[in-house]
Amino acid sequence: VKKRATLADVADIAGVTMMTVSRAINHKSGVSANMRQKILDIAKEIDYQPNQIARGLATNQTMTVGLVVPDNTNPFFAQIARGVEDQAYESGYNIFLINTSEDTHRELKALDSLWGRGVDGLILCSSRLPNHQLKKQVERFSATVMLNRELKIPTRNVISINLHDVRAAQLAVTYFFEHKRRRIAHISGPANSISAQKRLEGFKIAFTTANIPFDDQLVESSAPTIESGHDTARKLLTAHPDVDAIYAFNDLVAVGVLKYCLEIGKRIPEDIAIIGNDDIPHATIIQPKLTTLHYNQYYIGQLIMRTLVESSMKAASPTTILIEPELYIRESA
Amino acid sequence: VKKRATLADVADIAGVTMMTVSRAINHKSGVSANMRQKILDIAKEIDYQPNQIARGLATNQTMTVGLVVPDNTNPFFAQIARGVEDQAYESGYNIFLINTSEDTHRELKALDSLWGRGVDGLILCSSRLPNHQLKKQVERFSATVMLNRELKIPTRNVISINLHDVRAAQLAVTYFFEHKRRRIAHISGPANSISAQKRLEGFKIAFTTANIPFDDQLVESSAPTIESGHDTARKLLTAHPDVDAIYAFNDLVAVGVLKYCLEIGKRIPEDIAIIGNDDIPHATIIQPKLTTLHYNQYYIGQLIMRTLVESSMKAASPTTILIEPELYIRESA
DNA sequence: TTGTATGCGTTATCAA
DNA sequence: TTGATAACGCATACAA
Repeated sequence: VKKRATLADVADIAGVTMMTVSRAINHKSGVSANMRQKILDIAKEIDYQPNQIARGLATNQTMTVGLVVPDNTNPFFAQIARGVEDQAYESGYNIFLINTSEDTHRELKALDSLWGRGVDGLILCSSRLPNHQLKKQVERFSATVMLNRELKIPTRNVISINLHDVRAAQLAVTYFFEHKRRRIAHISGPANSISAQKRLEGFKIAFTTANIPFDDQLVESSAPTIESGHDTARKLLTAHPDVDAIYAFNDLVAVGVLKYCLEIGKRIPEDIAIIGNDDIPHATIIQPKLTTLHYNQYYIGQLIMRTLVESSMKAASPTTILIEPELYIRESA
Repeated sequence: VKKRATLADVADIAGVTMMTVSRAINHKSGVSANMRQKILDIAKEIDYQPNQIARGLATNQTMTVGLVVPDNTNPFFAQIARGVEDQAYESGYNIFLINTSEDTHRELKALDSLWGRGVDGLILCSSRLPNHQLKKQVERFSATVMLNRELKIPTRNVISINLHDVRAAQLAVTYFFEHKRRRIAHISGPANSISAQKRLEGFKIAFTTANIPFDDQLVESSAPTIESGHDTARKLLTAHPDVDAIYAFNDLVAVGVLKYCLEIGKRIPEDIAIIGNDDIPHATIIQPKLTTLHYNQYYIGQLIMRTLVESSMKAASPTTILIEPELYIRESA
């Protein structure tokens, strides 16, 4: 149970004051080359590691960022998290990971605790908070990047990175139209998810654009999981057996849908076509392989983190970044 | 850009000293009920949140733990992480997530930074560090739980939670024997992975136990990914086309193997049987569904975190916890 | 190039 | 029940 070495310990041994050691450790100027080397040697010798807590208190900089996601188990967010963490590692940051389970109460608690910990930045994915609360929460942080969510009015130090959800849905539906699908359904996401709302919006727009009547009976809502997708597909297809195409909120839901269709003996895509969203690894594992809207989540994760650190350096940053989806046509549609 | 409220601010308004406020905030005794309520009201009023950095410096307790995994994108670790985080949330802790990519250098850096941040506990999954380094690293932390790794000599404040890897391999191979498989191969994991070593050991033991000659030509090593599993299967089956059963290091590898077998027209399980390890969601998504050794990773994650917080309270804790696998027979074997 | 004094926000300890 | 003082480990600002 040995105590950790401090600046003072190193200073004592080196026969100088803490300040000289501090300068040497932090590679600041004002220390002779000899002295610096001597100090560094001693530091290594006695296994000195700067106490980041103390440093954080003194500088008001913690070199930490908070990463808040609905569920790190969802491959989409797992990839995002990995990209964020890798980039954070490159930049010398550590990340706090917090799950919200899409629960606003838990999200609030998450933001409070991150705020209390003095993180230098916040990464908030798919926030479920109502606008006024969100704005208030987010303004406290010195920098934040939101994924799939934006504030009505541009706010200091917050940048939004959004998947182009409206376009995604349009691409899917248009593809269905082109392939003569007549009864096109949508299994949407949670009602309080902005992405879900946008995709539903794009879904409707596609009908309007093509001048085809839209039947809102063919829209059902599902939780973003395989199980829920499966159950919702049953509900939908029981009520409307003539549906011949489904655009699912995401690939998890799509996998559930696909499984259910297979169970009831539908041929895919002959009897029913399915398009998912996100292109998670599941999409290429399942048979038939899922046609889906593709994003490079890992890259997006890196982008998020890079944007966050750069936002504190540059004065003016873009307030919104839009990421275009790409339709990956595989076997399910 | 408003500054955050401090204890002093609350104290000023309340007309008392910081200590009284501190006691009230921390629900400690020694404050009159009236005063306490008044202080709490003021705190809420001016949106006071304790500065955990300062608190950490003063108490030497940060209410944080470090979670180090090879890859949070691997569904196995994603589930573990989720269990850990959920339990941490319950207990009031926040977690630092760090990936190592199975790189010892990066693992070392991860442990250093966590140590510098003064985490109250460390969760180290599948460490790749050699024994002497590992021991040295881990001894610095006030408490650590390791997953799938143990120290030769029991060490103060470190608890190991291990999957029973030897048994897992034995169960797989025994199942193959019972089903008249004759040419049983093993696609092992990374050489420096303890789990990989244990599973290989169990693989061999199963042959010895059954009194059947073991052919080490039928063991190949693979990285723990789908792609690598796929490539390694090609290598193995090209050299040994007569293999009729494969036990894979984990489900990711097994999925790769399965895909390759399908590509070259093998029927599963008629021509070749495949057993994986871990039972990640992929196992039930792929066709045919994977027969595999099952663990409840989410539960294990919770167990890890619970064990960690309890270890600091109880004087004596078990030094090792062993978790039994269960063979889930599905369609691939 | 090196040193001194001071403060970051909180809690521990001892005194009133 | 409340308060004064010191301490946690480091960095900033200024002085030598």
